[in-house]
Amino acid sequence: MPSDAKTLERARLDLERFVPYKLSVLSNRVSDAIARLYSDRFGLTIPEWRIMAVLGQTSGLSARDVAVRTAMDKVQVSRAVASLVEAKRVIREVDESDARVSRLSLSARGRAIYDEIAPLALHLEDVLLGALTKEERRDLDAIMGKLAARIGKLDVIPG
Amino acid sequence: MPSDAKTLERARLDLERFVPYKLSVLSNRVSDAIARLYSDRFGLTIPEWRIMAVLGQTSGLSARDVAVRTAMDKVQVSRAVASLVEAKRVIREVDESDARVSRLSLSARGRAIYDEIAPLALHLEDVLLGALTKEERRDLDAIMGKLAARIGKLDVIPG
DNA sequence: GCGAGATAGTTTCATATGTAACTAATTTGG
DNA sequence: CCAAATTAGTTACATATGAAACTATCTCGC
Repeated sequence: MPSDAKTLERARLDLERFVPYKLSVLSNRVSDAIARLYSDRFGLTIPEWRIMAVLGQTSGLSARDVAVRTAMDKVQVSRAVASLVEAKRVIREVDESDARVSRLSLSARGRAIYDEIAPLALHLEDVLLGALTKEERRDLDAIMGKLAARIGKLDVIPG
Repeated sequence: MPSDAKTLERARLDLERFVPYKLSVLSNRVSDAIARLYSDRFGLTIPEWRIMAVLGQTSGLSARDVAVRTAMDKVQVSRAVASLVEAKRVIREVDESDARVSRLSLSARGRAIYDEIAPLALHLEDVLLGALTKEERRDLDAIMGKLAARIGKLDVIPG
């Protein structure tokens, strides 16, 4: 096998240095760490927690609103909402002026859970960002913004 | 509802500004964009492609080696390898000195697919990073390294 | 050299997920 | 008004996933 010559010619894909891969591994590890805050104690899944997070911030959203804000698809939202309603953590009411739409909000029980988890999540974020200088935190924000904008354009015109 | 007073007291978790959430959304979008390069044309899943990527770089790895390098668990590797072997894209041979271990490598067919996808993946990475200045690219690398190190420590001692 | 434990990898089972088809309600154009 | 198209949300189906149990092989200590 004349592997040296071929290696020189061929584009080299080193997974350990491939940004999309590193991003994915990092993101999964962070998500897992956050999930540990609420899955053990409250049996919440990631979609469930995300829904509670947006409802904790804004009451009366429709499922569609929630889907947009959490970047989840409507099926995922429908299922997670069903389970949250079942657990009496979320209240679902039919919209007065449009019977297709449901208005979602945290129940008192849901609010109590939210109030317990939100500070923990924010604290974990602090600990994580504590690894960075103030400047790096600003950079990270700017960089993520730029990457999100770029990937957004790619999504529209695949190729 | 005395929402103003309560909001001031309560820690504010705004999903749109929560770094773990933004990281997750960005990472998923990037992964989806990459996946489009190989799922349509070759019917590869993400785990399958990751395995081909490490085998394209290093032949003769065991399933365990692959699992470590791709940050996947052994079940996922076992299944994806089975499907790759079935499709004759990967060759599995029993290790000579330890019959528990299988030695994995790309077949000629697998190599051809790898040689087609790898440049596309690298190109997509280039396009993505093209949104950043050279300095920002260095920053991103440093920042991801620091965050990975920090989250690694949290994983060991959860709490 | 043999029994206890460790390791590589697979299988099983229960659950999660995505796509597409579906129902119900609303809007729109004639 | 009312048929056709649109929209909100759910359900069904097929596939993906993760945890735990399992098989086969190997290593270590005696």
